[in-house]
Amino acid sequence: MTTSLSPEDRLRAAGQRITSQRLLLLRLLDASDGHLDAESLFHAAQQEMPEINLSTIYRNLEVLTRAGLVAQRYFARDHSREYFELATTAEHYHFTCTQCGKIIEFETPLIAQVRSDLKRQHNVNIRHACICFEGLCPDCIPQSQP
Amino acid sequence: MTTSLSPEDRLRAAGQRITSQRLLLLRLLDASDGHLDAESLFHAAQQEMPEINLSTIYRNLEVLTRAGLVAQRYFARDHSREYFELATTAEHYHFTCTQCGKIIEFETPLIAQVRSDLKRQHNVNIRHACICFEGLCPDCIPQSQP
DNA sequence: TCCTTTTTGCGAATGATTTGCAAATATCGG
DNA sequence: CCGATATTTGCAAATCATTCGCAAAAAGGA
Repeated sequence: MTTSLSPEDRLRAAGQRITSQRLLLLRLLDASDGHLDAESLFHAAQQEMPEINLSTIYRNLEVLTRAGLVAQRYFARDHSREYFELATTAEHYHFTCTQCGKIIEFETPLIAQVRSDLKRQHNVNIRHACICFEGLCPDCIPQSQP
Repeated sequence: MTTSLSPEDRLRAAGQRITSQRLLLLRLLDASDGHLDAESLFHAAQQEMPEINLSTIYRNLEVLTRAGLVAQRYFARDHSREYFELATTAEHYHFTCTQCGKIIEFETPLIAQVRSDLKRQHNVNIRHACICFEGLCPDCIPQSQP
């Protein structure tokens, strides 16, 4: 596990230069629930670093993602916007409520099983999976009785 | 099953107007492997209907999707482009080869199980799942021995 | 510290998808 | 079959998240 490394050391271990912008991004992602898009990260970052630029956010999200420190996700059906979370958390999947926008994280061994089934049946080498669910959360499901 | 209905009847049943553009789109999707984006459909459509406009393609893909006749998909990691297929086929998922672009379709009961598990554990009502895998297909996996 | 490479801020570009609008077309009641 | 009404189409321009080019600034190694 590399989870205990400091942001600096994680960058170093990944062979990436340590910049204040990258450390800030990692800190913001760590402090949040991890479901932030570039724009939100930009606004949050500006609080501490007013001169930071949106392109810097985008560029570093890509760097951090390729370095394996950050994971890029899509939520719900609209994939026109990318979201990011730290890659340090355990493998999990996301359900998004289309009504209230709440994101419910869950784990399941079934996706891993889909992967191995796919690998066995079709002899493919899976490198990446994009998986997300949407629907209504308990709070937004219309109840028959009060 | 509504699979046996003609395109006209499927549009009618869905309460949508029957236009030559919509019929053409349904025909093109039916004739293809179903993994086409708006631009490809546009080019194909122009063969038969030179005056058709790209916005018409986009608008009708949305109409047909909301009417349940067409399903919108994402393939591989790049979700900047949407693809479409007829919604008449059985529930299935896609694996995309990042090398040659080939798409392998597969079925699995495990996703349905994820749905019911999720419903049971978190009491959520899944309306839609977006699932896609990418990697190397058998033809593109480097072999150790010839 | 000096040099080389990488990163940053800035502004402009990209590219898929959307939208406003007036003309054309589909549906429906008679 | 015909005309009124609602919808759809073609066209051109707009959106909007993301990317890119470039010169100045910062990082890492000798």
